[in-house]
Amino acid sequence: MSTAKSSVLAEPSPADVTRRAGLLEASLAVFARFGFRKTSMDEVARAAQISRQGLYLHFANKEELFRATVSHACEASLRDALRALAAEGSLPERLATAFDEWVGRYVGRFGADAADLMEAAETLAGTLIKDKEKLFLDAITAALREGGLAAAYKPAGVTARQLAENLAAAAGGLKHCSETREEFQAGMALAVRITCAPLVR
Amino acid sequence: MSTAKSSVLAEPSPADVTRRAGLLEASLAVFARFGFRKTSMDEVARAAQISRQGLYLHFANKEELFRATVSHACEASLRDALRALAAEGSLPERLATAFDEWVGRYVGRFGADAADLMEAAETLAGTLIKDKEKLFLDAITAALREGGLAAAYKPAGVTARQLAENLAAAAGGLKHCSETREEFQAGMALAVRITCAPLVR
DNA sequence: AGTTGACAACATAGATACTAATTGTCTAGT
DNA sequence: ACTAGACAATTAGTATCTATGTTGTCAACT
Repeated sequence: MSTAKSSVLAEPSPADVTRRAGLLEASLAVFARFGFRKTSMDEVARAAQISRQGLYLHFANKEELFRATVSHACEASLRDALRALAAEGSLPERLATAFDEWVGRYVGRFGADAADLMEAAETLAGTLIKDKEKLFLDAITAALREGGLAAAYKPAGVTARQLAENLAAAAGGLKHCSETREEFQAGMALAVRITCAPLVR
Repeated sequence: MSTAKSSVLAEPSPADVTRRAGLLEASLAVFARFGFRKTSMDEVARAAQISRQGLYLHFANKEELFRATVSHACEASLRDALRALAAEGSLPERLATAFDEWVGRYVGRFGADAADLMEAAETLAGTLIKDKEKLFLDAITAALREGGLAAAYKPAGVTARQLAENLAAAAGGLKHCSETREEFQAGMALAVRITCAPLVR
């Protein structure tokens, strides 16, 4: 199946990677519904169709499982967002899709008990999230610059980085007030269209 | 001093109005620090330098006091925001000030126990807030239209109302992530500058 | 229009004790 | 690589009681 003993030196097999990814996606679904505190290892194990002891074979404890879950979700979001930015299509389309992959995908997925997730994520994976966030903003900034937005906003004295930060602020606002992902997408499409308006002459 | 019996028909004297405003501002400060549940009538009375029974002479119960407090705060915010929009100065300046009066003034004023304020405001003064919010957005929309933004964004297919909603989304995001009012003001100034960029040729 | 003091009804906070659930770690087995 | 069953240690939930705080309403007084 895979390597006999998964040492730090040995590369994990592709099968192990997808296995782990499946576990972490099931884990994410449970954490999103019940939050950190009210999520039990048993719940996660059942969601992943695995035994509780099997879960402990992959993750030493609940905190490590949570860290890995957040890390995996962030990496997936970032990967898909970067992919969207590098894909075919107009700049507004690519930007809107990138933000949707980055934050929109989580809109409406959190239960009422999940209020402690932000705090837990901050204390257990704070720098990790901030790092990814920086990479995301860097990519958005680069896309805006390459799309000619930096040049278009030069007369107004606004940099590509500032445009990216403003889009992030709008995304943050929409995330909080949107009930559904579609609502978020609509608001984000508008924000992007407004930002890219100087390109339309 | 004032009218002997404050009936519904009799106009309240100016002195009564400022008195009441003072009470409501003191009340707002207490509610903002401790939230709805953990705020006692005694605290509010002491903050307003009045006896607890004197407070009951003005407001029948805690819920009515809260409703009046929220209402007064909303009206003050809206009044100052509209005043800012009608004042002298460039459109970006007026917009930034309007949003600062509308939401920026509350940034950093809420304590840790004040998490239940939003829920209480929603259930006890929901429509009231939404009404004011609509009036605010209408005014922003009008200012944008009169400032020539609707015309500038016509080629991009964006209306003045959509520009206003996008600014509101950015304000919502900044409100959540800003630690200080100055941070909010800086972010909002940027959002306004970006929105008004098409005016700079 | 306001204060003071007092009041019953109710809600909240703390302490305690008990039960149930959860964690993290075994061993043995497939 | 994983499951099953069992385990002590810790933690979370529940029930009950008590003390204290709070609400809303008095009457009497200025």
